[in-house]
Amino acid sequence: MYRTIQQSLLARIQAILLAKYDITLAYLAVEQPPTIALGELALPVAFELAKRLRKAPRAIATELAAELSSQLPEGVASVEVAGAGYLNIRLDRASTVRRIASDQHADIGGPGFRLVEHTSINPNKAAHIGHLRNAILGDTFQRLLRPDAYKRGYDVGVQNYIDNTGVQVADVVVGLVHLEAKTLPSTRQLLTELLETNQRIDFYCWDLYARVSQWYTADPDQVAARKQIRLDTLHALETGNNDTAAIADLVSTAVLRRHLETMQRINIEYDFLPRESEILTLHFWDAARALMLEKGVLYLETAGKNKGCYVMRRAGTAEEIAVEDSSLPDEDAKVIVRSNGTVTYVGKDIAYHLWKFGLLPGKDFGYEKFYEYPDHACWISTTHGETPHPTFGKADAIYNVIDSRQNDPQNNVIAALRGMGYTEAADHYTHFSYEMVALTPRCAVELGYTISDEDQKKSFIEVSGRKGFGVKADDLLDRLILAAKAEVDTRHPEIEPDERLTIATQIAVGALRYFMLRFTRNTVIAFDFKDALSFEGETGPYVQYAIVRAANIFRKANTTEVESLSAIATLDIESILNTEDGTSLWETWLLASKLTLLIEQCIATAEPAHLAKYAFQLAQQFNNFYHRHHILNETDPTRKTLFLATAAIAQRQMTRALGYLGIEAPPVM
RNA sequence: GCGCCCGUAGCUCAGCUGGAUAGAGCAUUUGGCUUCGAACCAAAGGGUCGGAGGUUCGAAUCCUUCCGGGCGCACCA
Repeated sequence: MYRTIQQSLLARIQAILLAKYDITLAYLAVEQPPTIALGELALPVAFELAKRLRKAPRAIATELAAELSSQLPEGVASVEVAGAGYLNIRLDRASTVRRIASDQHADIGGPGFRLVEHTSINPNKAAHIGHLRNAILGDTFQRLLRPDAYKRGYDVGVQNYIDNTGVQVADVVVGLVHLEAKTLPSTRQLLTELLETNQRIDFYCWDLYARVSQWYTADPDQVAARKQIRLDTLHALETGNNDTAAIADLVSTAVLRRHLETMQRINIEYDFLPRESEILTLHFWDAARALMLEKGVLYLETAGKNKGCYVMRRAGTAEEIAVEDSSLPDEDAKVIVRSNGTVTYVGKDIAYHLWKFGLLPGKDFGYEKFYEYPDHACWISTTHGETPHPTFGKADAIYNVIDSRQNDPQNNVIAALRGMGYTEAADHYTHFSYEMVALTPRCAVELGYTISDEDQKKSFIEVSGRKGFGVKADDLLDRLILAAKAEVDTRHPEIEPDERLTIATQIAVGALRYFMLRFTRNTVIAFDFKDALSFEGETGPYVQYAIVRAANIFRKANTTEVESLSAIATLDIESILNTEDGTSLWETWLLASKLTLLIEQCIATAEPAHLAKYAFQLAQQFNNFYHRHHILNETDPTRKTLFLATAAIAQRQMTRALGYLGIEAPPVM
C-alpha cells in the first residue's frame, strides 16, 4: 500500500512540475521523515529544483504544497513545508488503514522469462556453508520473482549447473581408482553399501577428495606421474564412453542426488540441471565457436606467447589498444582455444550462456526427469531425452548466483556477448555476486583443525574443499535441529515427538536461512557456531516467535486474522489512530504496508538482505505493540477490534516476508 | 604491478540510486513474568563513519589521494 501511495504521489508531483515549470525529472526521491510526527512521506524535490529555478527551496516547496493541496491524492491528509524546504506529506490514517486491511497493494511483475542459476556445486564432495549461502541467496531471489498469490511476478526457471566432467570430479575418481583400488563394479557395490548402511556418499567423497589432493604432492618422486594420472583421468571423463567416465558418472550422480536432498531440507528446489557432459557431447562449443568467429570476437593469434591459440580480447581492456592498428599481439588476450585445440572453461561458459539466451543456433539439450518434488519435477540434461519437455533456455534475463572470486570470468562471458553484438543479452546478464563464507579461527579450532599462528591472527580463514577444511551443510543443519529440538522439548513436552521435530526443523531452517540472508552480498561472512546457532535477537526464530504470539492471540480470542481485518471496515478508528497512543499502532500498519516496496527494492538491487531486515523490524514493531497493549483484556470493544486487526496485519505481512525468505512459521514454538 | 570488494559503537553488521538528530543485534549495567508465552520488552552507557583534500544548499554515501585488510589477475575449472 505504501508503494501505491508513493506512486500516485510521484505522478501528481511530476504532473505539477510539468505544468508549472515545464520540467521532467527522471528520478524523484521519496523518503520517510526522521519522525512520524513530521508525516509519513517526505519529498526533497525543492532542493533539486532550487538552482534550475533560481529560487529558494522553501519558496518552491511552498508553491508545490499549494498546488498539491488544491487536489490531494487519495489517502493524503495534508501537505506542509518543513525544514529548509522539505515537502512533508501526512496520510489519512484511518482510510489508509482500511485500505491496508483490505490488502490493496501495488503489483509486481512483467513479461519475459528469467533464468536464475544457483548452487552449482561440483558433484565431488558434500555441500558446505559457502554453498548454503549461494543456494539460499538464489532461492530467496527466485521467490521474489516468481508468480504467487501476492503478486503477478515473472516467469522464472531455476537451474543448477552441474560440472560433472571437471577436474574436481576427476580427483575423486583418481582417489577411488588409485587410492581405494576401485573398479566400475566395485564402485557400484560401494554405492549400494553406503546406501544400505545409511551413509552419505558426499561425506565419503569429502574425505577422499582431501586425501587425494594431498596424495598428488605427498611423494616428491611421484609428483609428475600422479599429475599425469590426474590429466589422463580428466581426459577420459571429457571423452566419455569408458569405465573411468562411467565411474565418474555413477559417483557424481549419487553426490548430486545428495545435494538435492540437502537443499530440500532447507526448502530449496530446482527446475533443471544442465550438465557439462552434455555441453561437451552435444558439441555446444562447435556452434559457439563458429558464431564467435563469424562475429569476429574470436581470432587466431599468430605471434607472441599465445601463438597458435584462439583468443578473445579480455573484458575491461580499452578498445583502442586491442584493435589491429599495431602489429603487436594482444598479450593480455584471454585464451579460449588452447594451442592443442581444446577449449577452456570460459569458452564452454560462453557457449552455455549463448544457449541460455537462445542464441546458439541448432543446439539444445535433451531432457529427462531426474528428481521428484511434491508438486513438480526437476529435469536433467541428457543426449537423447524425453518429449514433451519444458523449455529452459531462451531467457530474456538471467541471474547467475556465483561468488565474487569468479568476477573476471563472468565479465569475460558478458564481454563476449557484447562483442558479438548481443547487447540485449549482455544488458540483462546479472552476475549475482556475493562474498565467501569463511570460518573464524575460533570456529576452526572448535572443529578440531590445527591452524597456523598466522591464521590465528586473522579475523577469518577461507574454507578449502581440497583440504577438507570447512563445515558441511548437513552437519550444521543437524546441529541446529538438535539445539532447536532441545528448546521445543522443554517448552512443549505435551506435543507429540514427531511434531516437535517438525517444529524444531522449521526453527532450525529459519535460523539458518535468516543468518545467511542478514548480511548484504558483498560482506564476507566469518562463520561461527555461536552466532549461527543463536535463536535470539536479530534472527529468524525471533520473527517466527512474533508470528506464534500473534497466532496465540487469535486462538484465544476465538477469531481469525481475516475476520479481525474485515471488522475494522465499519468502525470509528479515527479517534483512536489520531491520538498519541494510536501513533504507535499507526506505525505498525505503515511498516506492514511496505512489503511490496521492499520486494521491489530487493529485485532492483538483487539484494535479499533488505527483506530480511524488514521482517525483523516488523517483528520488533509487533513485539513492542504486544507489550504495550494487552489485547484480550481490552474492555473498549472498538479498541480491542483495532488491536486485533493490528496483530492480524503484522502477522500476515511477517508471514509473507518470511515466506519469501523461504522460512515457515511454526504453529507453536 | 593491474582489476574488484571492504574499513561505521567493545564485537558482528544496516544505513534505502546524496537529505532532517548516523541505527540495529550481541556484549555490559539496570528494571519488567499472578497478564495474549520472557526465544520477549523497556532504559542506560558506548561514534574524529580509516586519514586528508574536493564537489554540493547538504556527504557515512559521489570524486581524488594516502593508509590498512580481503579476493582475483593460467594454454586450471
